[in-house]
Amino acid sequence: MLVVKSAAGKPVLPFVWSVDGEALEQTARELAKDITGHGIPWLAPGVAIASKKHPADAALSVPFVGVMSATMPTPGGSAWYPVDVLPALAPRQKAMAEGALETLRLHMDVAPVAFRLLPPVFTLSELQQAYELLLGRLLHKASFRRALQAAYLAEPTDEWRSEGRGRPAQLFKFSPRKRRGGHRSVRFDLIGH
Amino acid sequence: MLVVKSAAGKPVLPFVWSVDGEALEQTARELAKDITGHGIPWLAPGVAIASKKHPADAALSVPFVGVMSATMPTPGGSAWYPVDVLPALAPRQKAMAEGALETLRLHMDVAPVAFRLLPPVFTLSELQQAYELLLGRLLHKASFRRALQAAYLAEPTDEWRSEGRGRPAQLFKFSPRKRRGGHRSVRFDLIGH
DNA sequence: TCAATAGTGTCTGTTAGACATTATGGA
DNA sequence: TCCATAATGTCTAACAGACACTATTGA
Repeated sequence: MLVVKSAAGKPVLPFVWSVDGEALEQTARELAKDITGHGIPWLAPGVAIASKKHPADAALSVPFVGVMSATMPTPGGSAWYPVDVLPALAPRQKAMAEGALETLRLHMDVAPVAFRLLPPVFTLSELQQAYELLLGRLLHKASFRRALQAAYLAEPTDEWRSEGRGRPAQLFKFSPRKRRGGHRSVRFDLIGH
Repeated sequence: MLVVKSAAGKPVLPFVWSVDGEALEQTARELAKDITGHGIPWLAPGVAIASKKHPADAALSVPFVGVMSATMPTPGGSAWYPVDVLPALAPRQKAMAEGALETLRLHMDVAPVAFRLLPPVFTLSELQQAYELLLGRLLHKASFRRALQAAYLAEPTDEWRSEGRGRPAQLFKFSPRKRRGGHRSVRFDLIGH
């Protein structure tokens, strides 16, 4: 998670003051670009919260969660944190950060978010690690690869990468779903007919 | 979905003007209670949208989705609509209504929302209809009941109800999950370890 | 009786998770 | 050669969906 330093030297989440009636998502995209210097490939709105005693008297805060490549260079005055080890944020910011993760996980089953963390070409182990990081739990290797193949989400390239010791891993690239069969889902609330 | 009539006689979603910095969810609960005369058992925040040309100059609209018993009497000056047959709303309100449904469906797998539509005691057919209404698709009867039993979400009573013709149906009541085994999930993004 | 709805039992194809095995590099 | 990691194959238990059947009421 990207954290910047406030004027007082305390860690705070990046933010902008509201511009009256401006499109929120557009504003969030511009903020992300201003800070990192790059566009953000995936962004989702979070849950607005009221801010009675906000320092600048803003009535509402509207958080956004974005995901961008982990290989992105860190811009000056900011730092990336693992999502499971956040620095000491103000209570409301902490709530927003946790809510952001929640929002992200709610979206993971309908949007290939994890791919956005990776460079254009990646190994399946890296992809699995990205999923595990975002979901906050370990996955089963064989099952992960089977499901991935069934979903046609990753496309193999003919390149391989040797990562120190061990057998080299084949490189894959993201293959946006072409509606080739569609989702399967077996959750209790999603039993198909 | 509950729709009220505006001063001009047009259908609009129920709303309140923001009270500066007031807790949003509390405000939404009070609105629901004011209109229906009852508390609302389940409520979730939706995605805030900017309202540049809002009639009253509000900068942001924060929608909430609630679910309450379908047996609730209709308050004066308002009307319930099936979620799949909405009246002609203003574009922004229409977007919010559709977004609300989306939010609702995203929450259905983590909260037993469908139960909130039903009276304290209900038949399994009614429960399945509630799920189908909220999910927008048909479910498989046998599978639905199997999954329901596995989840320990409904508890049978010793009462039965005869609904005109056909075999009487056993009545069930909601049985808040007691962490008895926990969720199972087989979605691609949720493969367990 | 028939029609209509509730509820159950059985079968089959699919698949998650476990486990083992092979493949291929570096030390 | 050993070790570490990648990738694949096989097995089993579980389960979704299909289908058919029984159960129980009113007409």
